[in-house]
Amino acid sequence: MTLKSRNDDPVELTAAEWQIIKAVWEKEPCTAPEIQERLASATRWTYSTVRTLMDRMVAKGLLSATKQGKVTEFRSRVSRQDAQRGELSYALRNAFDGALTPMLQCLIEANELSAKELAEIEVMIRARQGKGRK
Amino acid sequence: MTLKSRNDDPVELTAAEWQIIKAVWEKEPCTAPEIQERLASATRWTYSTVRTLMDRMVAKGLLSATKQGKVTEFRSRVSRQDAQRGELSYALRNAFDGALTPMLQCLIEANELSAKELAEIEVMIRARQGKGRK
DNA sequence: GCACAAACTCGACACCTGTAGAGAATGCAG
DNA sequence: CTGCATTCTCTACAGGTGTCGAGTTTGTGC
Repeated sequence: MTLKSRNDDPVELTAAEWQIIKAVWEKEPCTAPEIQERLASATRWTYSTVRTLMDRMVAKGLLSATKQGKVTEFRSRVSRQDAQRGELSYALRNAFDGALTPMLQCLIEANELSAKELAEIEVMIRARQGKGRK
Repeated sequence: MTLKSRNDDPVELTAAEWQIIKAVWEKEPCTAPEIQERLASATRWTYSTVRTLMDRMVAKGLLSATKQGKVTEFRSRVSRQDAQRGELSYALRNAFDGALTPMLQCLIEANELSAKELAEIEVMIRARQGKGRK
């Protein structure tokens, strides 16, 4: 009966949660010590900190945990795509009132895009256009 | 001597702050009662709530306040552009590790873009390409 | 000068987030 | 078994955020 299964509204993560979940995606069935180890140099977080963060993420349905004897195994419950989309949707909703074009515009204009990147984007657009008159 | 002048790191706003600042941009030199009135139907926030939010935003350097006799006049201290960029930069940094192309890709693929919008975007790209070989 | 409505100030509270230490539990090497 | 090293659990705390209500101040019209 899907009790707190986080399949609802867009995923929204804090910067700390992003750190954690990215590490989890990398090693997928993984333990807290592994994650803290993985993030140690980048964050200086102690085991306690990492574990607390992870436990809270489990409570939110972002991760799942299964006790395997001595250690607890964690897995992600949201895909990278969903998380990325959630992030973009937050920006879209709040900063651009849902208007995609202005957002794209801001993105394209505010950044250095190499000729190569611009070309890549054009390809995406074209591919997209291809699905017009089904 | 720029004491707390918020000209530093990217602007990051919470959803509530977005509501407020958007209303402020709309009426610019404006008072708290005006803003609460403006947001009343959309948020149900009382004067107190709005005022607290605004005062905290002043403390953060997001707004400025000047007492004009009985009322306090507020102004924004960050432009819509800066705020939008801050939002995008947050997503870019956390969700896409700074890689713009994947972000654009996600954006284009995850949304319904009309032929017209796609065309508009193409135009932006082309315009951008125009600044290549200076 | 005074009563009022409008605007303001303060303080409060609950929940979320970042961070972590202290001590308990547990599996394994000997 | 026993001692260790590893991992876990619990509790805590400061600072941020969303939300106010209760009084207090202050122009203003009479």
